[in-house]
Amino acid sequence: MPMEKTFNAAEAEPRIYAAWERAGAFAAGANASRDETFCIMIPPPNVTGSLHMGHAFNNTLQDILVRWHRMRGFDTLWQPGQDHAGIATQMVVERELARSQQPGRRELGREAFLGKVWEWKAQSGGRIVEQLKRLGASCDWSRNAFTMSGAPGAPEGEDGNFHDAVIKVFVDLHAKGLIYRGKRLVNWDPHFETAISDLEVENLEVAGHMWHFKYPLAGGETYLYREKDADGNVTFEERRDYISIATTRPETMLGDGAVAVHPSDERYAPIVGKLCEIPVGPKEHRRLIPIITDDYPDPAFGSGAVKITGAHDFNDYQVARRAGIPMYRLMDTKAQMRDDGLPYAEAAARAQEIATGSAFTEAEVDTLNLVPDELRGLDRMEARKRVVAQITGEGLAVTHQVVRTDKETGETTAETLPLVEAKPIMQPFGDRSKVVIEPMLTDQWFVDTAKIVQPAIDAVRDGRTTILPERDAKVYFHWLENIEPWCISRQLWWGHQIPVWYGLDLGAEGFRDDEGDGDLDEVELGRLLNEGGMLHRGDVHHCAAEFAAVVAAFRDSLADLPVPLSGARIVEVADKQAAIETLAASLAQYNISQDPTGLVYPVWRDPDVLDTWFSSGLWPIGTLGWPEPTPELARYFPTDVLVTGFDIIFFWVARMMMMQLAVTGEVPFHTVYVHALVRDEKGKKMSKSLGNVLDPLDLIDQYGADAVRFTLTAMAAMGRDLKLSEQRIAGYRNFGTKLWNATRFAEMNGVFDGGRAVTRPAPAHTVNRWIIGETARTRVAVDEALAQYRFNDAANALYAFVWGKVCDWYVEFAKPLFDGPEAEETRATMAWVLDQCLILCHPVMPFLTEELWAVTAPAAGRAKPLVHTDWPDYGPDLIDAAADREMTWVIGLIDEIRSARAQMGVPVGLKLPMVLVEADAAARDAWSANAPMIQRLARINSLTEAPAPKGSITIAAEGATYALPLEGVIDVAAEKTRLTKALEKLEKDMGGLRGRLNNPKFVDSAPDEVVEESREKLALGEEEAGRIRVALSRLADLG
RNA sequence: GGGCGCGUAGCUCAGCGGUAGAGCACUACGUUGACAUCGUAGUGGUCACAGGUUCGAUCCCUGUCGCGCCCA
Repeated sequence: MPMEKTFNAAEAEPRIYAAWERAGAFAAGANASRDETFCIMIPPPNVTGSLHMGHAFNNTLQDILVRWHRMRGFDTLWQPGQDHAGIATQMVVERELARSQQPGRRELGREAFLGKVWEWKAQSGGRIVEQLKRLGASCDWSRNAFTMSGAPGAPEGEDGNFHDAVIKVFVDLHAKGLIYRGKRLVNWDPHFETAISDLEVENLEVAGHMWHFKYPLAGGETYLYREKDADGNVTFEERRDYISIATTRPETMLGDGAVAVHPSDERYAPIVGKLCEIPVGPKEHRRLIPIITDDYPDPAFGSGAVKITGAHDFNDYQVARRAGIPMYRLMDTKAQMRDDGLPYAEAAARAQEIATGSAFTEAEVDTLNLVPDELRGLDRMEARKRVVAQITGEGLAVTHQVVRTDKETGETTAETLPLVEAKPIMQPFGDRSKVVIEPMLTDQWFVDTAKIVQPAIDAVRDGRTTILPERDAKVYFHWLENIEPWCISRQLWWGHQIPVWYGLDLGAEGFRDDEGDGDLDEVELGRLLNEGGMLHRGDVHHCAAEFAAVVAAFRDSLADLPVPLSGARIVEVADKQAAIETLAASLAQYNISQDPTGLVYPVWRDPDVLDTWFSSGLWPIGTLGWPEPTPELARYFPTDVLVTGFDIIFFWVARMMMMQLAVTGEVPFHTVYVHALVRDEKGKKMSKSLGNVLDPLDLIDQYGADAVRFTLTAMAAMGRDLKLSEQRIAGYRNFGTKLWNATRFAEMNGVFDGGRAVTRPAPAHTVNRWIIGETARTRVAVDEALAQYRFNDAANALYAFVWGKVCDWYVEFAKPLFDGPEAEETRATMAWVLDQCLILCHPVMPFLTEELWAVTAPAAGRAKPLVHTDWPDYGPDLIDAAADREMTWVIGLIDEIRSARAQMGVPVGLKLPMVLVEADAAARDAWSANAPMIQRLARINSLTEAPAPKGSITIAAEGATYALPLEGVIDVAAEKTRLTKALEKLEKDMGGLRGRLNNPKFVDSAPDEVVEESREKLALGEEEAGRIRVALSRLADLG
């Protein structure tokens, strides 16, 4: 049965993929024939994710490397999996619950909600896996990993080691002092009410305002404010009783701890060290804050003076830390103005004491709510309006003159208005929640990255890990060398709960053992329950993989306490509130019964979970079974290549480097190939809001997975963004069809008949010898390209070979050969060449090639499916230089004749006789060996040796001149033009060559081979020019 | 403002010391033993600009001008 005219991708792809899976073709170690391993860890897509172009690109490249190595016999593992995507998943499930009118997260409670998440995961979490299969990804799906596997509450089928790995690393790093808890400024998402990472923050330019306010100097003081130009001449001078501050966030003024100016700023030198007043809040409780110096303020920007609000701005935070300025938190977890704590008057009074030198602790400062009573509980935007109105009303806004012209009367009036500049400001938004992110001072867990970063830097510096392209290594270094502590806690439920338990701090300041007798009396008990340390969470905590393991640690920390508390039984309760109640009840009971055995010391677990990146940072070892010493871990770790997008070099790559080195002492992979972004055809980033997203699955439906893969591969120039257009994909779909039809031609001509085993033949005919050499060249080019991760070079080499050599020439040459004595060897050669095309193209176009592999199978069948077929290792030894030279000549001659015919307007179908005017021996041999092919392709019906007839056009080849008699047909003028043009081009080239060769400096200093090459080119050019001149003079006779 | 890139044929891009290539598009012709998702031939480039290094620069260096991305 003859083959179809085209490959039916939609029908064949699922069938072929299923066959691969059935055969276990992608299993770790499948087709291994040597000891070396090759392992790639998939960058785990979000479990909520669906395949987008970036995934398609990323996974195509991985699949090429994996298939290539597997065919070469490496013990290959492509490890797939998904990460649990804390926020995204929680968001998706909450949305689902809302849509199906089920109780929400808080109503369900933690455990029940997590049950829902697992349910969702079971139903929808496999989507991206199915999509990757459509792309043809040859992952070992039997090993599919998940960063939440093995977590408490995970249903059957979700068992695994990942939870243990994550917890173990946390516990170990904590024990080494590399993880700590602290109050730091973090990105806070007020919608999800959790800390988020920088990666989850998008900075967008939005329309904003810059207000200018006057902070009056304390006690009515004044100073001479003076501006100077570059030469030191005074350009402006006035006596001021205030310092001018610009801000885009007036509501945060309530939490100001200082005003800072640059130490070099002479304008404010007179008032540095003095106090100024925050011009907002009840008049009688206005706070005074110091004017300090710091390098952060830019004297050229605004007034040069900056308000310092350490709890609400990252820059201010650094300044406040340097200067020991208190950081007053103004907002709650929903980013509304705080509504807790002491009344404003009391809080402000205490803050004032601090500003004037009273000692303070971080914890105390955090309890002080400096939001005026009437602003408490307001949305921050509403608070902003009121603050601005208040300051303006009081005349403390900086003003400027605005002149208005009445349109009707033409009268002008000058008005003094507050100075509010409308200007674009960069504002952070949560990439999931889309709400404005608030820098927030909260208690969080941090990895002390500064202590584990060095090995990660060293490993790339000394080449144990290579980052490609090279410039991305710079990004890596830059980020690691300026690394910030890594906030790893998230106020979410979906994730690995932090393995830390807290106890009430019974030894905290505020508790006194009055008698010093080590025994508790009632008064002391009472104090414990009130203002004492119990209200300070976090001072006592212990970390271990499970509750049982922290009990001993708590027992030790209770040992110092008075009897009988020191012997209290340690029990786990839900949270701090429960702990306080439990302890109180226990103490009250003790008070009555005096039975110390009933005393309990309640502890509760940290409710927070770990950042998803903390888990995915352990991806390389976690997926291989660590901390268990599995055979896979021993075999495949360290892994080989990580293929990933440039946007997560530091977030993920750097963290994997740091964590794997910290845990195992080894780099996780020896090469990181960083690819660029897939954009739309206009170069715009694909985004849902722009509507320019190309869905890879749509494209696969339309053009087939192979076309999509080939396109992405051909465009994968290292470090350069891809501008993807559908037209391009269609073009590569056509390429697949071309290969398909070349095979179809072969099939129709009996190439695959007769149960011929496909081995490399040793043909006699030049054409067959030549194409074998071309095949070898291509194999070398493809291997070299892939070894250097030059995917586009590999794709282009394949394209040029299959289309440009095999289809354009070899198949055409074969047609006449099938009628001659070389028919059999030509069939054998073509069978082999097409086989090689399939093998070499398979990593890029797996489906179509596998299909053709089956279609062309000899009667005895194939030894293995293409996916497991051995990759060839032949090389330049197969290149027959003589055949090469001869075929170059033949192709050149055919080109010449066709070109001349076309330009002379000779009808395509018309066969012409040709005259051999002169030829050397090589040219004669080349002709006679290939005459039927030349005649066929150039539409020549005979060759006779004779002087060039009148009215003929001249064909100049290397070593020979031919003529096509076209008397009556030929347009003398056109032929003259054609030849003159050719001659001019030649002359131009030769002019350059002569100029060079006549320059003694060139001959002296250029490499010998370059000089030699120039001479040869010149000689050849002169020969050809000679022939053309002869032809031209003949034409002149005629004309 | 800092960093990293990029300006090569109409478009998308390779090349990166020896006088420019591909694919697509375009034009003309064309159903020749597979392929119209095709074939044949062709048009099209002071390699952004200005200096410098060199026997020689699209390629290396410096500067200018445009554009993009990342970080502030």
